[in-house]
Amino acid sequence: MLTMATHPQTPPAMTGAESPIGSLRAPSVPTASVAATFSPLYRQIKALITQSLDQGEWKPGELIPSEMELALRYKVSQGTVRKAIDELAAENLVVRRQGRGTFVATHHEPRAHFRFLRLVPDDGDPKYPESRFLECKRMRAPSEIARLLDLKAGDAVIVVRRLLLFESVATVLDEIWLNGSLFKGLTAERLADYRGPMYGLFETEFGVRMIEATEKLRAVPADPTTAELLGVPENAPLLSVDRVSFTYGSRPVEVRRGLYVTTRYHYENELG
Amino acid sequence: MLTMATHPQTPPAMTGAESPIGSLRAPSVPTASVAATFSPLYRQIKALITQSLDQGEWKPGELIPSEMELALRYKVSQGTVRKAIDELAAENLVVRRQGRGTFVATHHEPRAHFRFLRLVPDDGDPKYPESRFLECKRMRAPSEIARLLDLKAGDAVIVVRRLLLFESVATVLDEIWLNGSLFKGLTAERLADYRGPMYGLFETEFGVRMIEATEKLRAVPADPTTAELLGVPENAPLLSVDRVSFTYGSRPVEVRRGLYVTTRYHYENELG
DNA sequence: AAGTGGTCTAGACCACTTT
DNA sequence: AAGTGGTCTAGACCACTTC
Repeated sequence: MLTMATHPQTPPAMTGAESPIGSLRAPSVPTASVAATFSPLYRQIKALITQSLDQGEWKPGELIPSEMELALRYKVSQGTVRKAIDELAAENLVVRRQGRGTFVATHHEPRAHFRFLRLVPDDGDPKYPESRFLECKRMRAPSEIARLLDLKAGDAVIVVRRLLLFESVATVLDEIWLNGSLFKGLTAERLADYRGPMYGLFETEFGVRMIEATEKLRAVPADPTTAELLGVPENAPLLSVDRVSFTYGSRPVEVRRGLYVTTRYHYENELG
Repeated sequence: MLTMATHPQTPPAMTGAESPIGSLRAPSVPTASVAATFSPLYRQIKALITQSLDQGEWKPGELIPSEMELALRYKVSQGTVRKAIDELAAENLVVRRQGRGTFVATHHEPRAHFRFLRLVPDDGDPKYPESRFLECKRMRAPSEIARLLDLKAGDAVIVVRRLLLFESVATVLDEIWLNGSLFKGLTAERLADYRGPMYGLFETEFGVRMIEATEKLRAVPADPTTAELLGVPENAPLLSVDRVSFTYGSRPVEVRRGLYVTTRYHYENELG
């Protein structure tokens, strides 16, 4: 139920419009329960739009309804919808284009490619790397992975191992753990056949869109196997990047450990 | 001069207010020069407020004028000032507090401490480290440092070397290069005597406020001297963090090379 | 009670894209 | 010409803090 940015029991007392009503169901407990979950109207609208994005009512790359249409749908003013979409755009869930409309963000646009890959050459322009897949197998989740993916130890997961080659040079070794129930039918062949970024495949083929991630960075020595694959001496310093990726609603869906060779490339970060 | 979000020659044709006028001086070239520098009114207001922040009209931690006062001062509506301040708040230049007003952001508030120090323990809550200063000397800028600081090779710079101790354990070795003309009179003693974060000192004692920074991260082997200072074996992997910090107007004022021990701590980063 | 930022609405017009 | 998002204004009321 939608509630105004006013004490819930108070009559709206608006300037001229009708009271905004979502699914008007009389709550069994009239006062306290509503007050506890209060948030401004534009955030409630934002939550409703996010829910539609999550449920796939509008797919990545597609146009969502115009601000006026959404205002009519939710029975609020255009300005309120506008503020909701402003926040969604700031969080990169949607992209606004003047004169055209608002689109669901997608990992297929080049613009998004380097949001989740911060490794850039020390000199020269960023180039998107080539993937070489080493392995893709089903497994039962070890307890640590299960904890991070919000699963139970022993639940089905998929493990992918791959090399990233920048300008034909092996530079990153990734080990990727995916929630098995969300990525049924993922095989090394499908990965290898796909053109473009992995997150684009996840979004198009499995309906799982990566929204945000947290990374923990460390410097670690290369173990013998890794050193061999990356063509560096044993114990050479590597940048270790431990990532947990989330889809809508901050639900974790991927755990990833990357080992980066940073002699001619570096991880770039902006502090604001 | 302030211009509306309309073609500059066109009369404003506003709904009821007076035409917004800044310093109303007839431009010598009436048309073309204005059209080239066009930006929406709220961005012009934002630039004017930023200019006042830069010039110290309101100092870090202080209250800036209310939205209504600024609206009167710039002869625009409160909504336009509001949008300008919204962006300044999003960029962490100011902090809004309902019922109190809008404050100039400061490195003295604990909230800001970890925006520029991403090293956190693998387990347990972040604790602010203790500094031990090893050196603070005046020098002529090497060409590489001069380039990054927008100086000429040979211009005056100040070099600071220090250790950061987390829970009494030496964990970070920093080498810091500062624009010499901005930090006259900085000594190791003043640094050692100061309570709180270094950027707080810079802001209070030298009127230089750090706004944003870019960092380049790599894994590197510890050289003998560094290994000794950080208590790690020679060639142990260290996280190297090369930072350039900027004040208002994206003017670079600090270059910093940090070497982090990441065995019990890690560098944390959010991707969005 | 007064003042501040926060929310919500309404309406006008502009800039841009597509039809 | 029509439709979209972008800007700007005005006014009302709410939430919060201080006097």
